[in-house]
Amino acid sequence: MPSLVDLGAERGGLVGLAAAPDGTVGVSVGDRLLPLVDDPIGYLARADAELRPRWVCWTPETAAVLVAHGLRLTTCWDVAAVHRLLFGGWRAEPARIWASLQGLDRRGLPVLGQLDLMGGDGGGDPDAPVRPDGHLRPEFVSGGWWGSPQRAAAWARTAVLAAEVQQSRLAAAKERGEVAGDPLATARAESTAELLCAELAADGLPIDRAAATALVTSIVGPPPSDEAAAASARAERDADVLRHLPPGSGIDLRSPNDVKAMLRRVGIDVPDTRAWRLEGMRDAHPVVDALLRWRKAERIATTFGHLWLAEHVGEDGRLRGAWSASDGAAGRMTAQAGLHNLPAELRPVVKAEPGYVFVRADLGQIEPRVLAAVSGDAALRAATQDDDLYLPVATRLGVERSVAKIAVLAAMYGQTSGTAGQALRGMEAAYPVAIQYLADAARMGQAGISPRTYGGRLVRMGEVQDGDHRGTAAAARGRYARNAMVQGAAAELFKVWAVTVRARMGDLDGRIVLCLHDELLVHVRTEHADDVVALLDRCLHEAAYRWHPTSGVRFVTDTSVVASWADAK
DNA sequence: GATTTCACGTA
DNA sequence: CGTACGTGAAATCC
Repeated sequence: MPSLVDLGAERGGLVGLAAAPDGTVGVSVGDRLLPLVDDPIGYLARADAELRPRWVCWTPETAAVLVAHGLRLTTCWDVAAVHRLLFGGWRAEPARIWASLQGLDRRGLPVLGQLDLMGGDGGGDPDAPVRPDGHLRPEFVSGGWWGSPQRAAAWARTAVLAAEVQQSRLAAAKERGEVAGDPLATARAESTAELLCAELAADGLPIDRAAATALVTSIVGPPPSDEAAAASARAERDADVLRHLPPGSGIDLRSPNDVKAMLRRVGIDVPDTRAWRLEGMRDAHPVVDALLRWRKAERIATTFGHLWLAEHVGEDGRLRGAWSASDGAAGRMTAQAGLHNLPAELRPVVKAEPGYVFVRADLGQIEPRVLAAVSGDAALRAATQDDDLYLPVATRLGVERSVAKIAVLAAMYGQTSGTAGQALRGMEAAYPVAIQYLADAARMGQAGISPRTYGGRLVRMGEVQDGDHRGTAAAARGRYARNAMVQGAAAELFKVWAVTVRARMGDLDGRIVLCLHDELLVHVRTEHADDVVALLDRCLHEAAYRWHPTSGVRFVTDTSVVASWADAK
């Protein structure tokens, strides 16, 4: 079989790649198609090590397939991930991507099984991924290339064609001045973050299964043997609340309406029964305290209980869920199976395996530091030189640190109520460039114009829901845009950090097992812990430079080596 | 049966 | 002090 170099591939150059769960693999270099029939995984592994091309894939599915076969590629260009960057939003199916890149009418989007005038499939060569009308052939979109390495290679070729259009679109956005940063660099980092996501999903988060079962049992009882046992355990928990009420009141604690009516009967009138609203009313009636305790246990029982453990924690003690490198809004990573909203009380059961530790690092005060970078505010940049950014801000504003913190956050998030107004005016005087940056974003949002983050992600203003009764839809869009410019840029920097750590891990053999917006958790053999601590810091500096070479902003990490996730901080 | 609302955990 | 996400159960819509 010819090597990629024989086909004309260059180091770091685009090489198309399609890999199906059934093992079908095809690659493409320029117009050359290469079906891989004999040990395709071995071929890809050698090519990745020797040439390190930028593998171009339609979707993260490709990476998932390869990881399942034990292959972890170095870098990629994920067409779906870049599509989200370019166009915003979440939907990124190949047919839709292709249509938007080729300027095709979306109403003509191919649908599998749809008949048309050409007699079923749009006509033309059924082995070609592109129909005569320019749209992708629906059979290819839905996996029609599986089983045929030849068709896989042709499919890979279309991914490269899409990637090339994406590159010119990103470059054009930069030239038009729509993007302050380097959108091509963002696209590469966002793509490689998808590789990391595939690995996170495969590796899972180490859990002490026995400790987890014991903890859940202490809160909701042992795993029920049948539905009757589950019902009686539920009734037992309910009884702790109901005993504070007249017998036979027939309250369903799981029904907010019932609970609201019940509270009114004991003299507590509330618009809703949310915990923060009831928090201060624990003394009003003993049922309030009982209800709030019940809610906490109920959360464990329903969402993080025995069922959850059985469903998401494997025999090997790994908690696994699907990961996405970007949500549909500002572009933060998302995770399922509760990985991103694990209650703090469950963190003690997140434990490193014997002979291993966690190196846990989070970015300190990431959002104001990112604001300093993307806005270019010299005074705020100066404040980032301090370990605690809020101290110099407090000095400059002439207020307490706590007030300074509220003022900074209020400015970034578009506070509409509260008492930070005075300090906010101080912010305008002290950090005019940063405040102007935020005001510009808010104004665009209010006007319904979609802004781009520093790295180039389009933040779509179409689908912002009306922020309840606190203001108009325009005000809600303003807050959304203001927040997304900071949150989104922070997500971009975070992902550059994460993929840099992944790339530089080398022989230390550590694995990133959790990404939590500003926090990385690395599982590594104990003897390499100190090296990983140093690596995380080194990679942050490298990432900050790659992300924004001239910002002059100082970023800081809080890093610790721990046996359990709960031991950190 | 599908969608929306409420509630609550994380950042 | 705002935004976003995932989740489960009830309420509501069709």
